[in-house]
Amino acid sequence: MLSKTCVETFFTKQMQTYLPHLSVDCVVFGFHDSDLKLLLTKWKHMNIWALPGGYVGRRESLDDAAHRVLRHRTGLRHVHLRQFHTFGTLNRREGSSRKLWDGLGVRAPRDAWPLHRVVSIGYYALVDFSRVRPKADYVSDACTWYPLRDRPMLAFDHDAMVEHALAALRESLDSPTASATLMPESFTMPELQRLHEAILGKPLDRRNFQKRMLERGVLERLPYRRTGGAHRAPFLYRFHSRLRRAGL
Amino acid sequence: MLSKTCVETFFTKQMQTYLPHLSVDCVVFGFHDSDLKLLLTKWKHMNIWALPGGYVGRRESLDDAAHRVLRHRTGLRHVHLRQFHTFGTLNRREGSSRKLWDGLGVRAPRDAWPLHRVVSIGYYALVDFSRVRPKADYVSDACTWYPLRDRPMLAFDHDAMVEHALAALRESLDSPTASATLMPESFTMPELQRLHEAILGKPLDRRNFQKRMLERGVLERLPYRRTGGAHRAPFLYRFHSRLRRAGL
DNA sequence: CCAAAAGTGTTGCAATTACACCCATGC
DNA sequence: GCATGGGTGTAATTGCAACACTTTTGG
Repeated sequence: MLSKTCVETFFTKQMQTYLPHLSVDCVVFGFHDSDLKLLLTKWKHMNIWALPGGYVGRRESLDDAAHRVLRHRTGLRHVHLRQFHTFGTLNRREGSSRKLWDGLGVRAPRDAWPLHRVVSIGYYALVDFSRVRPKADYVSDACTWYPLRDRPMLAFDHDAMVEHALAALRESLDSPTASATLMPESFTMPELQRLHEAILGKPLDRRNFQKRMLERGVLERLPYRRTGGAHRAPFLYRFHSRLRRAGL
Repeated sequence: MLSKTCVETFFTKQMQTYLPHLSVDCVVFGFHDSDLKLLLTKWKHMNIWALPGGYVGRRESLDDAAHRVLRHRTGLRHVHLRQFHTFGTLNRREGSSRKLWDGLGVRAPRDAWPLHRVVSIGYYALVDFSRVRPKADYVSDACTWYPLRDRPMLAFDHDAMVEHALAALRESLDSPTASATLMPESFTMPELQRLHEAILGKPLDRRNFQKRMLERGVLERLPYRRTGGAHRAPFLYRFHSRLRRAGL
């Protein structure tokens, strides 16, 4: 645990170096075990979960702020990030942010902006699950993956953010980029199908799915098969290199 | 023209009553003479045009701020408004906002936030052209309609905002709401078609268009025709009452 | 009576959906 | 050998795009 003074210094520094009343929150999607996953953080000393987020530097663009948050939480540099909505109702934090600082033992000034109204720009991120090394930070105990459909309740309006992000992700699914950034380097066709099914929330026809994916001309069939599983070994595929912008 | 002190008071008040570094900008679409129109404001004493915009009150939601801006510029209360993107790069104002205040004869403090970085939430508005009574304000000489395709260059990144808003409008065109809010109470089918053509930027087939519109089941054919024009008089239609949320 | 716009219905294509057969693998 | 999943092709449907003729009106 950090010392009181350390946390209070952190708080004060925050108010100077960031744009007031503004934050970014990231809905980080991953795919693992045939299942969409969300990266969530837990408030230190409390049983409250929230989306990874952060404030916006005074000399930092919104996109850069979101990238910085993602880099700190996942270790990845070039993440596929997309702004989807800005949340700016009056009651969206409903005083619960006070609890976060109380939990840390910080007596923040009454008029400090992080305790009052904050407008948050929502981003969703698509990452290769297997490359992510989740990291907690000053204000969080834990940073871990949860299944989208079986996650804890989230703080503030973060559940609404997730729904909004998921809707935006569905829209973008016709572009190969979304799949390319969520899947590992190589994968089988049924695995790719399960990703699409998880995002759309409905089953798809195996044959029609494969046909459409191949017609897009962005997949390359590798001369290997995924062996070891029960039943017939499926082919491995990968996206053409220009789509595989590695998230280092 | 306002006196110097009056404008300076306005400036100072602004910094207190609004959330710093934040604004809303509105892309206001209207439809008239078979043509999409934009509502633009001109900076006082300068030949610079911009989107209607404003700052966000400390106790005001983003949506409310956009509604307030629209109410002041158009006189309309219940406008169809939709957030489409938030613009937050570092260079989006490029010092030009200084010129606005210089033009008004205001010597604003160097560290005043309206002279520096501002993050802007973009909204688009769909209004019934015939109901709008454009009004200028403290910082603008003029507030008038311009044809979308033949408009002056806009300040800041406002041209990019217009393109973004137009893309969002195109997306929403399959819902009858967009058409219902842009058209007057009653209209002919060819008029409605010209609206769709203006938004999509391409000609549509008369017969297929009419078929699709009627299949949606939201139009009501009135027992009148538009007379007076040359050629055969077209029928008048209106949207069913639940879609005609009057913008008073 | 002619030009130009409006009202209506049919036909054909293309994209999507539904569906059936064979193959490989583990138990 | 049988249950389960994977690989491939074809038939049916449906939604959309293309298109022709008649009617009305002003000049």
